[in-house]
Amino acid sequence: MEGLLNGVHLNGVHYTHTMASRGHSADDVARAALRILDDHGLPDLTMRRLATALDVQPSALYWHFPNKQTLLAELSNRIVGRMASGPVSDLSHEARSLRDALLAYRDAAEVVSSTLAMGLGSSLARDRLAEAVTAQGFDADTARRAATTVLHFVLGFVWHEQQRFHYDSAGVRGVDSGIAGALADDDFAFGLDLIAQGLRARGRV
Amino acid sequence: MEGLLNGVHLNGVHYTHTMASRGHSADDVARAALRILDDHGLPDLTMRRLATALDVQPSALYWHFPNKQTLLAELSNRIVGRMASGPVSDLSHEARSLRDALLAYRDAAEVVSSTLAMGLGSSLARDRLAEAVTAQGFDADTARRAATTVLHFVLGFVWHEQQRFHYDSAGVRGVDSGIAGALADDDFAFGLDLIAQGLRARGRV
DNA sequence: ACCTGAACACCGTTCAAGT
DNA sequence: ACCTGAACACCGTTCAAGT
Repeated sequence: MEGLLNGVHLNGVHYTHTMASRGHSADDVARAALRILDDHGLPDLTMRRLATALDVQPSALYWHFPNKQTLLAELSNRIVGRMASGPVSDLSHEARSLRDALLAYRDAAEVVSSTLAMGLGSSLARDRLAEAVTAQGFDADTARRAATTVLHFVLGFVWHEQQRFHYDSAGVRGVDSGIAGALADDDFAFGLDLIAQGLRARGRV
Repeated sequence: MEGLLNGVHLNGVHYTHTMASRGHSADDVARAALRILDDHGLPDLTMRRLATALDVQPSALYWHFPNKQTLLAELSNRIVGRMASGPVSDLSHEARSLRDALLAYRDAAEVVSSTLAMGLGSSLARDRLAEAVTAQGFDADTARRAATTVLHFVLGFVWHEQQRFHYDSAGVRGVDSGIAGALADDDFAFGLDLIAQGLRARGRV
């Protein structure tokens, strides 16, 4: 009765280029998932809803990903992968780059936090942060620990920041979001500076 | 057919003192929930399982708590409430006190992180951390921001730390947990020191 | 005050079978 | 290579009704 009729505009997934509608790849699944995440948030990103968006049965998804956890890890990699991919610059710049990458998708900080806590996903963010510290002349162990500190701060901060979006868009608060965003920028810069300063203080013992 | 037979040793909840078994309070529900959390972890803390442990129907729980989110916020308050309740001491001490409180219950960092991100639960931890900073002679805004930075670091750190317990107890790693714990203590102290030093550096501008 | 019974509207995952 | 169909074993929540 349903489906199969409109091949270029499947439920929820908007194909702008011409492409075959049957025979999805893992990439198609990940992209559709990312779209649901961004448009409707993490609670709405269910395997069943994702299947509907791709016009397949839920069970079909398990050909591409062994489970939801693995799919979320892939999304996490794609989100963090948006950090500037060039040569590593200084710690503050890398931390801001991570924050920007997280802010590009709704609920991204929660996805990345959970994935990271489970020990899944790439270590790109931590690696870049650590390299930035190493470039300042610190040893590998210090770099690893400082990177971890920054990583936890950034993820926690942005998670909290993105959660406020939910309440704001739910109409609970009347604060101008432009002003709220500027305050968040300041608070983020403060926390980051605190850690960076601590590192510098440690350097000149 | 089931239940009602043994009034002093209900499924999962072990009553050491004599007490009526029917007519639960919200406190009973919270305590049973905390026990499931600690014994079986957050994924196993479902409303249905909690109801079974209390020997009631799932719907009965909604007389005590409007929803699961609110129940988790209450658990979060009880977990963080285990922070030393006396006068506020220095920042490092308060941060370690928070970490210890989180380590007292399985998956506690994840529960508290989520609750905090949703804007629920008490602000006891953040308040104590902020007061510790204020006592160092900083203004209220600086204290608020520094407290936020420490809070995110501690929650992220312990969440990650507690997740490793899962894998370790699942038998994935062969590392002596005593040594792993000592390493974690060192890493925690490092991150904390970084932030504390940064604050001191800011003080002597 | 506190709970039951029954339902509603969902989940993630597995697996034989199809093409 | 990729998917269907059907099932399994669950979820959180609501609400009229009972005591």
